[in-house]
Amino acid sequence: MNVLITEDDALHRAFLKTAVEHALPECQQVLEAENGEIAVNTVASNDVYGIIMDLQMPRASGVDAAKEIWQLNPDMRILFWSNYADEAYVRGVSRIVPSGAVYGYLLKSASEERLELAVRGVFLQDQCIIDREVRGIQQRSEDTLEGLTDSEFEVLTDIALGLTDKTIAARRKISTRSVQSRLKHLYEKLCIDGSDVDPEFGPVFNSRTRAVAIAFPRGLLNADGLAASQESMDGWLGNHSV
Amino acid sequence: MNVLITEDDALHRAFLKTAVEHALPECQQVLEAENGEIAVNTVASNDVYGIIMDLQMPRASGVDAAKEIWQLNPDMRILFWSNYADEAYVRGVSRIVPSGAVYGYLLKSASEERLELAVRGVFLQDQCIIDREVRGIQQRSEDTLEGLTDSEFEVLTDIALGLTDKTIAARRKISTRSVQSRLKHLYEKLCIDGSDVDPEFGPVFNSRTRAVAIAFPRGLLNADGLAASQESMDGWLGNHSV
DNA sequence: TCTTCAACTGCGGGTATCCGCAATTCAAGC
DNA sequence: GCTTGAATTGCGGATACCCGCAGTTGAAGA
Repeated sequence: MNVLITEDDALHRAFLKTAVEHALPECQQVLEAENGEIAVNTVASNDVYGIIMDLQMPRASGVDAAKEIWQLNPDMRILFWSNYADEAYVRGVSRIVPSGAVYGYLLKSASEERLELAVRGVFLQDQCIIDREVRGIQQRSEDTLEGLTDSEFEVLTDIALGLTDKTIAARRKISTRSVQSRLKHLYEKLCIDGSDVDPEFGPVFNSRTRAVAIAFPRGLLNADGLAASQESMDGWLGNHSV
Repeated sequence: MNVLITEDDALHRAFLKTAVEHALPECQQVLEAENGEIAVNTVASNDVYGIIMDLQMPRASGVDAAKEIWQLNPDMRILFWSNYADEAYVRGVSRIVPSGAVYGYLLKSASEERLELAVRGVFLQDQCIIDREVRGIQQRSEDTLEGLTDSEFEVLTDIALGLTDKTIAARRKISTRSVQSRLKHLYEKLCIDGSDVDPEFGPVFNSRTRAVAIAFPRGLLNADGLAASQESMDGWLGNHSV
């Protein structure tokens, strides 16, 4: 039984290693990878039983790596280990989990005891262990009233990339008016109703950029997610113009 | 000689503590603070000789804390210790360093040897020790051609907060046309010249949001900086409407 | 002192965005 | 089958944004 630790920070890597060795005496070998790319290669060329995966990493992020690994082996046990419970991460993970897969999502602020419990639960007993806080985000994002629809989330990332209405319409294969309609709903859910008005200068906020400004601190968007969207958009642009 | 370590991550805090104890046998006591607020209080009520300060922290960020501390005691030696060399951080730090103050800026990826050298250099020999990579960013941001003017940087944060042209004009006490003029220069430096045109759908990008989309991965903007700008804007909004 | 250059400003117009109103579609639920 | 509700789309207009041109200011340097 070999465990792979994927984490760029050397300190955290060492901490995870001792924690795994302590919690899993059954584990024969602890493999290490310092980014997603190396992790994928390691899994391909070794007998890996389970993975602890950091989500914030330079180069291939944790979500990308997990996606690739699960495509090759949908039964792989993966315990995500993240600094933040950003909705962008939670959505990213939820979207790539194969049905029936065993995984966990723990925050780095969790105690060593909770970590070792999660390691045993996910790796030995096939439990899905989701941090309380993460679970909250997950549920909220599934709520129709408070959370964003997938459509709204989509259009949010599109404007955050700087696309025009027309381009979004072409990319998502809907009309320009529908894009604006989705935007309107997005603005409502983010409480951008134009009521922030200065008596002297009129509306204070530009809805479009304000939406991005609100989405960021709320964790709806983050740098990693945007980089991923940017890539998929570059792909679309290339295919499209040819 | 007491040293204060300000860092939210417990692992890194412990690592810094042993490093300081090893590099500075002269140090009598190592104080610890897990956020900027506590750091300011600690400095106020203890005899602190020098500080190692993380820049990414919840609540009061490292820049805010350093600013407050330097206002009370401009001679305090501060060694900044950061995950990233984002231009937003570098600018933030450069803006608050009192003239003649002794400080350092090291990345977390630096080796333990470099860290201990920096600790001795800054605390014992009053040297300013700036990481090579950070220094590069610093110089580039001072370059008139490649880097952004303070005006351009200002207007960039304003649109990232979602303000309209009129509101920016009012806040910065210039005309609406000047805001647009600054924006035009900003767009040029970020290479947003409207040349990204789809033959079928016209311009691909909305300059305003595209600028923010480009500024983020480049590190010109980041979440911490935006939160700070947001606060100062809230202040302005309050003062203004009264 | 004169020159030079960058920033600020006004004017005008072309385009994009925002939004209310209303018709259509389509799937879910009684 | 009927109703309900959400999503999509068109139309039209009010605003906001982007930008070229040109005149002014102000400060640094010959």
